[in-house]
Amino acid sequence: MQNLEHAVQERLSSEGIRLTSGRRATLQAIAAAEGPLTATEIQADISEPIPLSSLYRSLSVLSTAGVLTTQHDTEGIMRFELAEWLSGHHHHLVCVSCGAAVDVVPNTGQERSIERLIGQLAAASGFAVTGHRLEIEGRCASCR
Amino acid sequence: MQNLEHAVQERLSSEGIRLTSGRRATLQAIAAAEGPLTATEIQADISEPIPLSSLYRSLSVLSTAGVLTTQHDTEGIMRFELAEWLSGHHHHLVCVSCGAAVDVVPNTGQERSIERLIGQLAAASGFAVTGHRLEIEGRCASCR
DNA sequence: TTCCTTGCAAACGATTTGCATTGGA
DNA sequence: TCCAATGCAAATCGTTTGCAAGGAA
Repeated sequence: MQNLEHAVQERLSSEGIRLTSGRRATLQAIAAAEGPLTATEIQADISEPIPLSSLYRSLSVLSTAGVLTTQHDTEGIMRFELAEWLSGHHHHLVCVSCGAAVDVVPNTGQERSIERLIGQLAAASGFAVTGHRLEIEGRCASCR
Repeated sequence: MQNLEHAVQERLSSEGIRLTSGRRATLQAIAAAEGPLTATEIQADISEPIPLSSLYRSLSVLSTAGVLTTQHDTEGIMRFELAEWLSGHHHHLVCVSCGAAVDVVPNTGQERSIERLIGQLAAASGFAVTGHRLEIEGRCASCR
């Protein structure tokens, strides 16, 4: 994932933000995951220990810089993933039992039909649509 | 909305849960809203003051009983709305600026195409799909 | 009388922040 | 050297909980 680091590096340095080794490890963990992670999960995935406060601070900086996006899962806990310009557009399968989230990538046709739909649904609302999020709920294989 | 109260009443009494005046007012506020509300918003919508702790307790009871559903908005704050068997299936337009959410109801054809799509996306995942949530993000008329 | 509900105060827990220190360019 | 990043401890704040009092069936 040198590509990733390079792209992120570029984005960050233009804003005077440093890509330190802790942040590199953080990005590594997030990029390697199959879905959005909580701060605690990221912490656990990194070999040398990082205090949660520092981790949260980095995550916040990276989010503000547009490198990460955040959401809150069914339990209200924050989950982080790469922004779509780094990871590609995708949606989530969320386990209603354990809360785990897995990425799903729609193909072009599928994505087009989502977008058509959204245009229709938002048409009368007065909203200027900027994006969409589709979450598919279910029970994952291990919670079945 | 006597219909609503009657339906809820039935559901609750079968579980030994009481539909008190505070809970009636809570349901009223939620049913009257154009989208999911936070506890604080509900509190503000009710005339005679209810302590937040009591309100949260009622909201939790009503959710467990299947009368309400909950989610966490972009800021991680819990929002409550009527369960779909009471309100009908719908999705949300969410303002990325102020966080307000507005219901959108898909017509039959639209809903069918969402479901077809979801079947395709989840096919290889090993998930047993139980539902879906589509959120359309944008800027609402007043935040434009 | 029984058991659910309410209110108040205290506890919780994820996330944030102040501040002094460290470290990279 | 300069300024961002880090660690620790303390503060925040939405939400939950213990417990005693109130209320409906």
